Amino acid sequence: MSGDEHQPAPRGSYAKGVARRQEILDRAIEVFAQRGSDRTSLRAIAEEVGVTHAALKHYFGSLEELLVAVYQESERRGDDEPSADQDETPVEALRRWTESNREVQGLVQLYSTLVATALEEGHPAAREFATSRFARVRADMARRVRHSQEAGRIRADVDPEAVAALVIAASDGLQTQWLLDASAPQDAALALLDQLLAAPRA
Amino acid sequence: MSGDEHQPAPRGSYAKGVARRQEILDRAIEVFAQRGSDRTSLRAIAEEVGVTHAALKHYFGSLEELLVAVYQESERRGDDEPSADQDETPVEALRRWTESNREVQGLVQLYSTLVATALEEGHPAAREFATSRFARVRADMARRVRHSQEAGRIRADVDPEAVAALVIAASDGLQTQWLLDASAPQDAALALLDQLLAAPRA
DNA sequence: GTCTATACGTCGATAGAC
DNA sequence: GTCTATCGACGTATAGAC
Repeated sequence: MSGDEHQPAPRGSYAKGVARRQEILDRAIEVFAQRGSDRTSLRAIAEEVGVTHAALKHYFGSLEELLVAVYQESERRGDDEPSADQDETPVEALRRWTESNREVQGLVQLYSTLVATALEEGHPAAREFATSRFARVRADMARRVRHSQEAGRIRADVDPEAVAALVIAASDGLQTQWLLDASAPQDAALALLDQLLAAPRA
Repeated sequence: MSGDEHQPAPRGSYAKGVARRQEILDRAIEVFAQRGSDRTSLRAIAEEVGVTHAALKHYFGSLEELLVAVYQESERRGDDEPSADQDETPVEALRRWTESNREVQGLVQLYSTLVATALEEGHPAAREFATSRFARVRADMARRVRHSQEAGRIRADVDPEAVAALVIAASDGLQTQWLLDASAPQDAALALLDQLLAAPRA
C-alpha cells in the first residue's frame, strides 16, 4: 500500500491537525448522509463544513480522496457493513446490511459513484479503494461461508470463493435495482439466494 | 414520458439532420468503445468527432443525454445484450453477454457511470434510462425463466421475478468485480448460480 | 434547421501571502 | 495551516450567420 502520499503526514504530534481533519470528516459525513452524492463539489462541501475549499484540499489531497475518506470512515463507524456475528447465514448478514442502507441512502449513492469511478482510468484513489474493498469483503464472506458449511447450514458442494463473489454481486446489484425502483423484489431475491444455498434437508 | 423535450424534433423529413445525428452517434460510439468513460467531456467528444461542442448540444440537448444515446445505440446494434435464443438457460445467456462485454470495456464503464448517475437526484435522463432498462431486462429475463421452467431446465419452486432480479443483479455485480480484479471468480460464480437454479434430476 | 462564436458561472487544482 | 487569487477546463446558454 506504500502509505499515504499526499497527507500533512501526521508523524510526530500534529494532534491539532489530525483532530481538525477528523472534525472536517465528521461534518462531511453528516452532509453526505443527508443529501446524496449530488452537490458534491469540493467547494460546496467546504462551504457546508465551514472552511474554504483550499483547506479541504490541504487535508485530503483531492476531491476523490475526500470522498473515499468519507465512505471509509462511515463504514468504519458501523453505519454500514455486516456485523461480525458468525451465527447468521451469509445472506442474512447481507440482508441486515441492505436494510440499514435504506436509511443512509446518500452513502449508498456515494458507494456507487466511487465504484463507477474506479472502473475508469486515471482515478487511482477510487480504484485502490474499490479493489481492496472487494478483496476484503470477498475474503470475509468466503470465511463466513465456510463457517456456515461446517455448521451444516450451507450445502457443502459449492466453492466458498464463488459463493462469496456471487452473494456480494447479488447484494450490490439488488441494492441498485431497489434504489431505482422500490418495487424490485430485493427481499424475495435475497431470500431465494438463501434458499438455493441452504443445505438440503437430510 | 411526455416525449422528448429538447430535440430538433425530427418530425417530417429532416433527413439531413437525422443522418447527421446518426453520423455523430456512430463516431461517438467508436470513441467510447476504444477509450473508456474517461475523457468524456462534451468538448473532448466534439473534438474527436470533428464538430464543435455546441453542435453536440444542438443534437443531443445535454452531455447526459448524449451518453444515454451512445449506450442505447450501441446496445441496439447488438454490441451488447443477450440474443433472443430461447433455448439457452438464462444464466448461459448472461454469460455470453459478459463475455462479449470484455471486448468493449469502454461501454461497460459507460453503463456503470450511467447507473451510478441515475441514483443521484437531478439527473432525469440517466434515471429514466436506468429505470426503464432494468424494468425491460427484468421482464425479459422473467419470461426466459418461465420458459426454462416449463422446459424443465430450471426448478419449478422458485419465483421467476425473483430469479430475474437475482440473476441480473449477480451479472452486473460480477462484471464490476471482474473489471476491478480479473482474478475474481466471475465464471465460477455464474456457473454456480446456474447449478443452483437447475432443476433437480428426477 | 444547422451550426459557429462567444460568453457565463462553476469546477478542481495550484501558488503564494500571512 | 489556512487564506485569497488565479488558472484552464468544464457544461450550459444564447445570438446570429448561413
